[in-house]
Amino acid sequence: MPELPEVETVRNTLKQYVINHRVESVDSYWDNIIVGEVDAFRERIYGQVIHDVKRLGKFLIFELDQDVMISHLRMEGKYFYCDYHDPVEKHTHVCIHLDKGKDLRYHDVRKFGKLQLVDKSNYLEVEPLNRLGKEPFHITVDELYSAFQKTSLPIKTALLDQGMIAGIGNIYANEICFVSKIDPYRKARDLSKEEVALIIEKSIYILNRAIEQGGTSIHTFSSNGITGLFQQQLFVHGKNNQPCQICGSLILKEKINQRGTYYCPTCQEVKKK
DNA sequence: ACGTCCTCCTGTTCGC
DNA sequence: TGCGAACAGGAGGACG
Repeated sequence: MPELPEVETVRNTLKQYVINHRVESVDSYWDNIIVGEVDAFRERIYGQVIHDVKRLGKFLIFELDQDVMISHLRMEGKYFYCDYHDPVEKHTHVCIHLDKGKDLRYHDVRKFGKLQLVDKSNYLEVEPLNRLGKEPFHITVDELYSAFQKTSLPIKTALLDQGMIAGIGNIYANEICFVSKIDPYRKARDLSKEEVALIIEKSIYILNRAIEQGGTSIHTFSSNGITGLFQQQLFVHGKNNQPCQICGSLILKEKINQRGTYYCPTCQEVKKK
């Protein structure tokens, strides 16, 4: 499940391979990946050169000549950089054929990912990127506090809202609540400014640490694809019925707004069941 | 305008 | 053991 740190790792790795390649053609094997008409996508991207790979929240942004190709990996999206003649794997849905006999391939078991072209001149001002809030690195306490004031959602759920704060997915939302010692059920609007400041601080800390780890654990590219790291050093996510590393209480798993939520009832002072 | 539920998908895990 | 149901999850869309 790529979140901001994983996408950043993918971006850094991908950059080393695809920059300065020209797109020669595109094959699509599952058309719902590409937003809009596949033929239009194919014609529009033809001949454009990849100049840079950027990231905003969990979106990858391939900077081309006239357009940007915006890519969201959702749950299981991966990129392969390989030779044109390499066999196409089962879950590879889009092959972007580059010059020099190379391919950039999009692979996604669940087929949830999206790929779309947007005019480069104003891509931040139109969908999908104009929906995004600021990332934890840039948002101010006042901005997040005031966004939280406008919702009745639990803090755990609010952290997942990309319009309020961008880049946090379910895994890190759980970790951030734990490390901040905040009850995931508490309404976001009930947090004090000090608590919001703590949330931001811990978010930055956790995301940066994950990015660092990703940067050192991504040596197996090219044939295996860029998958992003798989989380090490998690405190609560996926740890239900295991003892909390801080206090020894058993980590619980419950659903909050349909999402699996893991927490330590003691550290996070969760009273009601 | 906001919250809730559904949809998109397939591989894995769970329950009978 | 086998097989269907439930689950996992990001985000957009429908609906109230």
